[in-house]
Amino acid sequence: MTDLLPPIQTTARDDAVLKALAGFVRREALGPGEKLPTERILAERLKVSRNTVREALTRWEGLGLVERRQGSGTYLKAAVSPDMLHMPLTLAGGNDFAGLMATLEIRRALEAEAAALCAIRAGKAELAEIERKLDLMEEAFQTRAGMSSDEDWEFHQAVFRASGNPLFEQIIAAMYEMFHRFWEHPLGVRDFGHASFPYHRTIFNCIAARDPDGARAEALKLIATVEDDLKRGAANLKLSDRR
Amino acid sequence: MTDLLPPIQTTARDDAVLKALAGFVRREALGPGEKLPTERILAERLKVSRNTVREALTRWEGLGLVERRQGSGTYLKAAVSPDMLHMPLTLAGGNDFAGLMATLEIRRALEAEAAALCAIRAGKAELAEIERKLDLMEEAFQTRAGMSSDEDWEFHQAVFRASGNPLFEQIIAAMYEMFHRFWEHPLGVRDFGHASFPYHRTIFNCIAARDPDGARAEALKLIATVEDDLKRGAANLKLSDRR
DNA sequence: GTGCAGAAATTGGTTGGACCATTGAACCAC
DNA sequence: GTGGTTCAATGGTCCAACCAATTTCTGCAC
Repeated sequence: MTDLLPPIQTTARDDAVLKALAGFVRREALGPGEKLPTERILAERLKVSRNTVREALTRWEGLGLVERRQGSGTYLKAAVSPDMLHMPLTLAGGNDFAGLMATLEIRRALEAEAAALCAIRAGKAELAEIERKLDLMEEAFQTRAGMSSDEDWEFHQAVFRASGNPLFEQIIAAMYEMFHRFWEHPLGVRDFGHASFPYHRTIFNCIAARDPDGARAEALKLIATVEDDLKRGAANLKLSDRR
Repeated sequence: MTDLLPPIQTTARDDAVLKALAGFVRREALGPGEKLPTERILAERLKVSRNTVREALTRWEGLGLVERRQGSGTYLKAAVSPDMLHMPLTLAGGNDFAGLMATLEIRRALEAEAAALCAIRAGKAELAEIERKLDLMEEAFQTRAGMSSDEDWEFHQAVFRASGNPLFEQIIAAMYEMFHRFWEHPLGVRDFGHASFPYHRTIFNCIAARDPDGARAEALKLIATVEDDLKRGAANLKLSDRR
């Protein structure tokens, strides 16, 4: 009963532009990295002002679907389709220890679930991809004698992708970014993340063995080590300088 | 080694405008529903073109932070702060059963964790608030002989708030909105959510008894009933009309 | 004074045209 | 090849005007 009879749209130029553009992308089968028509061309073809085109593209840019490079052009950054659903999530950033712990609690919940789902759903190709990332990570660990956050993150991303639910990757990416925003040096803990290393392999083993509950349990252990590192770091911080 | 030497930013007019505006909102202590200065005023004060102001506001509008009403003004729709993190979530081809299930999987993970944390952390006042919402929900259930999604949602929100982690509420709210966007009628299932009713009380009991594992288990059962309803709905849909 | 229709002012939405800043390719001297 | 220079293409910004929806004011009838 609530919103039947939605308000009619007498004007919706921007949306119309985006709809047309999404259709264009589909027809031309454009993928990430490919170049869109220039703003001037779009304005002319769609019979709208270039300014309107720009507002529409600004929306897509804000959604991370598109990247504009001055002097070069506008490029697709993600797959777009006419029937996408957008859900902007804005997080009030807590720039303190509590904020970090908050992101970790979200990670704990999602990471465990994703690992479990992955153990159920991952196909052969995805399993191989996860193992490849795992090997890369372990190699980096040997070489540099410590955790490499890039390879580590790629491993986790591969797991999220294989979970069959794109939301996992997107949401945890937000947590990850939030986590790294005020964490250039991990609060003075030198071997941050070191303890988490072995659990990557155990998680993979559970996934490969199609053992959801095991994968969930190992993921929880992994997050627990990170939480522990964080708490140690907070203790260090409290000792050294209280800004 | 990865991203030292980040690309320098020579111009960032839009961002500068938004930063200034966020500062303004904070200084004036503006909250949701309140009116922002007009585009013309902003352009004049910030010494930028009105066009630039519009592109900046378009970004905020796309993020759902602001609402523009022609002839009236621009109004705040959510709390904004200078240190927000924006994470637009996009679900490709979300208008189908798979999209609904995707949001539910996120809910399953977060809802269980939030309930467990709540059982650990909720204070007396928060506990009372949750029980109040529970009573309201049960009353509405008796009166209307069915689940009321408003009261139901308020109960869950109260739990998230008492979890001590604001991210739970924010993220699940986004899932909730996405869920309801293509779910006017619950796919032909008349008593949608009916089966979930008793678990609200059992969740609360576990929380009040400080039993995190129990709360988690009951929350999982609740989500399971919703998933079940959803699957029944999908089956109905497949039988009736295949558009 | 009250109520209400119509005028006027306000405000976001759109347009067209102009110019600036950056990019990338073509070209040239060495 | 290397390193500059030129030049066209492209996104970024600005301006001035007008359109469309909304709000506010005005003045008249009662």
